[in-house]
Formats: sequence, structure tokens, C-alpha cells
Amino acid sequence: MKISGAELEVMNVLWRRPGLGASDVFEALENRKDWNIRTVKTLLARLVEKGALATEQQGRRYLYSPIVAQREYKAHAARQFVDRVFSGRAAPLVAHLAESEGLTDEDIAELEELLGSLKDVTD
Amino acid sequence: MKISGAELEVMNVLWRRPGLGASDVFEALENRKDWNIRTVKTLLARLVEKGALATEQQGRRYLYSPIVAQREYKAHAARQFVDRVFSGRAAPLVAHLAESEGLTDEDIAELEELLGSLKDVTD
DNA sequence: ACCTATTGACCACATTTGTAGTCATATGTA
DNA sequence: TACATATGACTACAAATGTGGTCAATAGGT
Repeated sequence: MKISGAELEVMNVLWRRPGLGASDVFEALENRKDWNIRTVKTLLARLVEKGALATEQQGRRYLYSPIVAQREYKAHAARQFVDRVFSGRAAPLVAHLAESEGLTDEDIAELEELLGSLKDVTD
Repeated sequence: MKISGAELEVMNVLWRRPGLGASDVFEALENRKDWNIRTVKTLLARLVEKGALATEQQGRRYLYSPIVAQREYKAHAARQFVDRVFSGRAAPLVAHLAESEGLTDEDIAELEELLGSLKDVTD
């Protein structure tokens, strides 16, 4: 499932709150993107076409909900990205983030915890 | 600096061995991609246009070398990706990789070490 | 009952990307 | 020296992407 950058913004809204109509999505996006409502509609249509969103008719409009689960998609995207840019190695990726101050203290704490649990499984 | 997927493959070759000619890059790629030499040349030309590669004329051909440093580019790309897909949070990204077996034991070890050094700095 | 605003359907159009083809020229080889 | 070949310059072209317009039907307010 290939989802473009602009499409991803729309998906993010619907992952958070499934079952919105086009204008609801538009409003939810207005904070960060200043797209025309038609642009949002086009993106919604493309996502439906791609099979990323399902529609449910409600009166004379559609409510949109993700078919592609957020977890699945993100896992896939993460894998792809790491493969493409970091030859599949996660550590250098994290190192780069660290270097460019891309890691908050909270991130670091979470990562530590995560690594702890991973070791448990691996052992 | 926006570098597309195909272009990135070319950059990867030149980051590893700068100063190759078009046909050298072509050969270096043949293992993994079965592109026509002309495709490679187009990608090289686009990268020069974008300012990602510099050329040095050698006889009647060009030798290509990266202008954009690998570290810079990767750091930027990592940041962008984490922002776009993971709302800027690195920990969930690593969690996803872990979940989909995207982490080798080596990765885990490296990450631990990395986190160790980060804490040293942060404290 | 009528008009305005909303909605979906369909269309438009420039740019980027993937993937090459053509052409003229320089070059090493028979 | 004459030709097959390598090379750069320019061109091509479909699909994906970003961004939005037109139009017709409909639903809701007055």
C-alpha cells in the first residue's frame, strides 16, 4: 500500500478519528495545512481508490474510515524507509536522530525500556 | 534537497565510491537493479541539476561525486520521516521495527550502547 | 416552494519520478 | 582510415502527486 505524503496527512486524521465526512476531515486539517476542501476530497477519493479507506454512506454523504490499520502501515513504512535509506540498519537511523537533536529525553527513556523488554524476549 | 528513490540508489553508490563515471555507476548498480545505462545517466543528470552531485570532466566523460554529504542527507531524511509518519517521535518508530523483526541482535546492542552515551551527555 | 450551500462525480493541469529512446560526436580498434 | 562503440545532450512519455476547478443533484433554511 503506497500512500503519498499528502494522503498520509489525511490518513492521520482518520486513524485518530474514524468515520468522519469530507468536511470534518477538512476542518481537522485546517490547523496545519491550508488546503482547499476540494484538495481534501481528491485525496479522500484517491485513498478510497487505493483501498486505504472504506466509505459508509450516511444520508447524501460519505463517512470515511481507514481499512489499512495504522500499526500495519507504520510498521511497513518504517521498514521501507530503513531499508531504503539506512540499508536496513536501525541503529544508524537512531544515531542520526540523536545527532540532530531528534530525540527527546522521553524518547530516550522509552527506548531504554523498549530495549529492556526486547532483551527479555531474545534471551 | 529532495532525492527520489531511484536517485538515492545512485547516490548510495557514489557516497561509497565518489568519482565514478556513468558506466561505472551502472556496473555498480547492476547487481541489484536492472536498469538501462540510459536510466542511470538520466538519474545522474537529474542529481547534478538538483545540486546533489558535482562533475569533473575527465577526457570526454564526467566523473561524478556527491556534493550532499551522506550524513547530512540521512540525518535530514530521518528527521523528515519521523516527523511525517511518527509525529516526530523516535521511540514508536523503533518499536515498530522491533515488532516486525526489523531489529537484529546487533542493532539492539548498538542501540544500547548509543543510549548509554546519550545519557552521559544528557546528565 | 425556492434559493443557497454542501456534497460527490468527474475533470484539469503542472511537476516529479521511473524508465528509456535518438542523435551527434569522439574514440579506440580492425 | 572507416566503423562499431561509448558518451553526453536532448527528448519522450506514462504514472503518481499536489492542487484545485466544474457541474449536477440534493438538502436545509426562509
